[in-house]
This record gives sequence, structure tokens and C-alpha cells, in this order.
Amino acid sequence: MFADFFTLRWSKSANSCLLNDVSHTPGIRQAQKQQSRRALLDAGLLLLEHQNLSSLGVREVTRTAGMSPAGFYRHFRDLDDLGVALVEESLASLHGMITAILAGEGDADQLIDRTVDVVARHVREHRAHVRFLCRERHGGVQPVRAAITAELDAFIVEVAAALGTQEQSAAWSVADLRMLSGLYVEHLVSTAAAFLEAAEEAPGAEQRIAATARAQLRLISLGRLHWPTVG
Amino acid sequence: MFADFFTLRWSKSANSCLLNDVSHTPGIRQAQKQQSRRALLDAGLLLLEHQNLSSLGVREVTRTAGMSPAGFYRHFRDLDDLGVALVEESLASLHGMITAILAGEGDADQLIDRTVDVVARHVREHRAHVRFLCRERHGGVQPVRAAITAELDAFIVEVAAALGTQEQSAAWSVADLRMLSGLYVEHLVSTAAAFLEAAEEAPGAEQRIAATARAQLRLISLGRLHWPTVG
DNA sequence: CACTTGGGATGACAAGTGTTCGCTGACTTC
DNA sequence: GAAGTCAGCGAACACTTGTCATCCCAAGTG
Repeated sequence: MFADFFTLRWSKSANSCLLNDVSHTPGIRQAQKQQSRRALLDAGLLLLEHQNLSSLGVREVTRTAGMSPAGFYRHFRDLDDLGVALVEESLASLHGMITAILAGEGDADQLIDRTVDVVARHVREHRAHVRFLCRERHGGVQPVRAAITAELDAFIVEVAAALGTQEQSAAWSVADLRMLSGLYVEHLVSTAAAFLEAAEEAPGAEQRIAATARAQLRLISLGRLHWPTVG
Repeated sequence: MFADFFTLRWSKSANSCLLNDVSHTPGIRQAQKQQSRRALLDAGLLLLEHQNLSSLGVREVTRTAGMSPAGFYRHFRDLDDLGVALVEESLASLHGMITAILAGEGDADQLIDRTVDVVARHVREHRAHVRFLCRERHGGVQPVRAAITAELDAFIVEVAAALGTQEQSAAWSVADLRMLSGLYVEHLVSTAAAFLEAAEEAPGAEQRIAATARAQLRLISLGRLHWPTVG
């Protein structure tokens, strides 16, 4: 995500937008700015571990980022703005995870095992991002909520398209594919949330969550196999 | 929920707890206190429509409840305390809904249709409660989060027990029953959340959500029918 | 009836908040 | 090199906040 943004600003501007075209300035200054921006985002992510976005304060964020309060406004209009930036970041990493899952080969059970493993690892490696998404998906800040919902819907469409190429559901209607995809994505999110909570209490809980998630995915697979196609 | 609490305090104390035994005092005073308490809870519920619990303020709540700030502390130690009270209230109403679902007769498809209808109606009639639960389930206030998780886990056990009595899954192991039950409860919660958002935008969205939820439940039912029992 | 109880209001306290202003100084450009 | 840009700072604004000591008076008690 950060890389995308960076190269976006760096690429010779093929678009006609001149307003923010600063691609002619060499690196140092921009890099410093991006570093500060990153510090703000990380500070937000850190504070959101025990808080909600709607209770976050500008001064709080800048303080933990080691910056003066006024500096915040050089990067974000609002705290909502920072929130939306965090959504983009978090969902970019999650998108990588989903493509990793969908690209896999093997029979159904292998695919299920690998899926759960990938989710568990993603939660372990991107704990703050996952927590942010789960916490603000139904949170009190409307723009952030809308952004998460929109991107998650895009995932559903993407997963539905991928499911359409699988032999198990080749003859399915588009609506049914999207229905199944929605079930999968929802299950994925709730499994990630379970992993999140699990790691904060019992150490063996992660195994239990994984086993349950695998069984649930197998049950859904069985349902898929016997789903009446309209053909 | 309120009625339970009320009658709890009113019933002649068969328990041995003398600490809070005020059952000998006649009604007016207690009723006034309960009325104030209710006003605080309702104010909280109202404010939480556009906020998160962690960003709620004592003054804010008392102001919209028409009360002085100090009055709050006559009823709750904290805002977290108020949050936990709201959890109990919200999950009591949800518990009624679940028993209403489980008590039903009829074949699988009828049961699915009725389930989705009951959920839709519950969301319509207890919007604030449902919103609160969805919002704070993964929210930033640990005690509230824990309370919701605990009560939801109790629901899962209850639903699992009910599923064990159904002929479709009579031979299932306890672990499998709980796995299936978890899938159902998770699906129920996410469907309720979807209804919640749906009502705030497109008017026809509710029908679409309901249709998708029914299809997903049917698919899970198919999976159930073909689940390998250890027999 | 006098007397106790306790829910609620008032007012005050220090500590925190979002946001804006003008300034500085390192980086960039010409 | 001189000129200019602009991220970050310090200070100040006018609030809002949680919490408490204190008083008040309706409800309950004997």
C-alpha cells in the first residue's frame, strides 16, 4: 500500500492532474514526510489496540508519534481521514492474503487446510491491521465503516469470480456464486476475529479455532457439492 | 430484562444475601430510581447510534438523560459498568429471539424461512440493542467485549443442545454439534448486522439480504445432511 | 409527628481537548 | 550561491471533560 502510493507519486505523471504533481522533487523531503505519515499511522494503529477510532484524539496520536499537534494537519484533514487511510492499508494486506488463498492448487481438503493456515499466519503477522478492521467494521465512524464495507464487497465479487472457475461450481448462477462467496468471506472474517481473541488468552486456543474453522469449511464444501444447479 | 431485574428485587428474598435486600421498602422510591436508571441506559443507547462506547462521556449521557453529572454515579461506577448493563439487556432480548427460533416445528425450509423472518423482525424492533452488540462485540472496551463473547458462547452451547435433538444430526458428536452451532450463530449475527446496515440505505435491500441469508442456510443444511457421522 | 435515608443538583477543581496562528529552518530549485 | 517551499513547532484560543464535596428535599421509618 505504501509502496503503491510512493510509486504513484514517483511515476512520471501520465495523468492530467497537475495539482499534486511533485514528482520533480528528489527524495529526501518526500521521504521525511512519508516517514512522519507512517509514524502517525503506526501511532494510530498502536492506540487502537485498546480503543476505538471514535475515541481517538489528535493530540493523543501526535504525542505517541513524537510530533506536535499541529503537525497532524499537514497529513490528514481529520481523524476520520486517518481512519480511511488505515482501511486502505489494512485491506491491501488482506487482499494479498486472499489472492494467496485463491491461487492455490490441490483437492478440497488441502485447500481448506491451507486457507486456515494462511488466515492464522496473516493474523499473527498483521495483528494490528486485522484488529482495526474487525473493530471498525461495525464501529461508530461512518466513513470508515463505509470504506471497509465497500472493499469487503469488492472481495466478495472477486472471490465469486474465482469460485466460478472451479469445477465444483462451474454451472452455478452468478447470484448463487455471490451468495457462496459472501458466506466464505464472512466466515473468513469471523475466523480472523476468533484468532485475534484466541491469542490473547489461552495458548492452545489457536489450534482449537483452526480445527473448528476447518470443519466448518468442510461442511460448506459438502453443501456446495449437493447444491442444485438450475441446468 | 428490566422486568426480570425488577421482580428479582421485589420477590421475597429466598436467597441468603442480605446486603442488597431492600424488598421491604415500598415502590415509589425504587421506581423513581429505576426510572432514572432506564433514562441513563436509553440515553446511552441513543448516543451509541453514532458513536462507540469508548468515546462516550459521562456528561454526555447525563445531559441527554436530563440529569446532573453527579447523578450518574448513583447508578453506575463507570461507563464500562453501564456498558455491561446494556450487554445484559441486549442479550436477554436476543435470547428470547433464539428460543423463538428453536421452538419451531416444520421441515427444514420452513424453519429457515421462519428463522430469517424472526431475525429481520428482531432487528427492526430492537435496532439499538442489535447495533450495540455488533458494534461492541469487537470494540475497544475489554469488559464489554468479554461479556458479549461469554453470553454468545452460552448461546452456542444452547443451540448445540437443541440441534442434538433434531433428527438430522442425532448421531453427531458433541464437538461437531458445537461446530455447527457456532457456524449458525455466527451467521445469525452477521445477518443481523447486514439487516442493520441495509435499512439505512436502500429500501429494497432487506429483501435481498433475506434471500441471501436463506440460501446460505439452505446450503449449510445440505452440508449437514451429508456430514459423515462417526457411527 | 420528628427523624433518617439517599437520589439528585450545584459548583468547583484540574486536566484534557481540537484547531489555528505565525515562525523557523532544512531541503529544493533556479 | 540566493530564493522559495513547506513540514514541523510553540503558543494560545475557548472550550469540554471526569470526579468530588456539599447541600437539598422528597420518600420511607418508627
